[in-house]
Amino acid sequence: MLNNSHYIDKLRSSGLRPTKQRIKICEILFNTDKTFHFTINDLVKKISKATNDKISLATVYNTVHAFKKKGYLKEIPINSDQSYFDTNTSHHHHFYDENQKDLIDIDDADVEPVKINTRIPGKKIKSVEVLVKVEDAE
Amino acid sequence: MLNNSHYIDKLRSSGLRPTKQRIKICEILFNTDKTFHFTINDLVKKISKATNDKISLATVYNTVHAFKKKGYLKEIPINSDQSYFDTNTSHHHHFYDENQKDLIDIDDADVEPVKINTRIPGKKIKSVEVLVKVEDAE
DNA sequence: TCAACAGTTTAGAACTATTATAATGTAGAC
DNA sequence: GTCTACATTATAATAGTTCTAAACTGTTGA
Repeated sequence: MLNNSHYIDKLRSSGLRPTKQRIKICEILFNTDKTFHFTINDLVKKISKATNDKISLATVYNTVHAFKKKGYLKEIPINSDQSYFDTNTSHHHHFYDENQKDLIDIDDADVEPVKINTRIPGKKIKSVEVLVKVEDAE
Repeated sequence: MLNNSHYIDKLRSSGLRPTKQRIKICEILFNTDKTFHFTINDLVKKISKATNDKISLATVYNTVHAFKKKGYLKEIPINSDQSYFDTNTSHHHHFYDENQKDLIDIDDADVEPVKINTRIPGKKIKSVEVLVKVEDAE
């Protein structure tokens, strides 16, 4: 409960009303030193473990989208039947383990900066994302 | 019709029966010097333009998945409500125009090789994909 | 040649992730 | 406290994809 005032400030300062659902979701997503990846379904499970007051699915979607829009979450581009989100919003890339269906951060220091020697007229680069697919070595 | 024997051989040699549906889809996907990106929906539209014999949606899905499995198509990792495929299976990367919702090839020569200085024990790298998101410059 | 079989196609149902709807609830300003 | 705009909610709707089971067809080998 102590840390909640931090989330309340954070929400309010980004123009989001600090509702109890949003604060609870903040606690689950950000009250940890380790960042992690999740799907909406993962988050719903975490919520039901963490609290007795259930949060409706629509609110979970709304909140995740709002947080993504504010830059508190990143969506990871990957071929999947569901969306993956990342609480690590710093610049970094990912391994995707196709056997385990698991996403693993690549520390940005472990990737040489990606140089793109071409541009599209009238467009600016918004992000550069590297996805390294790995599989079991035989 | 002349080129069909080529597709028939290609299909047969990869263990796929050369049915008329698969041959027709080969013609649409590969009978062009330019490679392109498409969604299942795009492909269905191309098919109905190209032929009077309609191919059922399930067959289109089955065929695209079979071709992907055989390496004749690549799926492009991107956050989208639908899957994007690429007839260009050579190593290359993509721009994604978030305003136009459009994928554009980046010639592999225009990207410095991506160096990943870390590995996951027991795993080998299968692919390295770079997605450069761009948006309108203001 | 043609029977038999395994692989393929098909229409439509089922499934799943996500978004929309519209009524109810609530935070914050006055 | 009251009011209003924003949030939450249950549920319906939507859309992409996969499943099902019956009909069809390419291939093999007698």
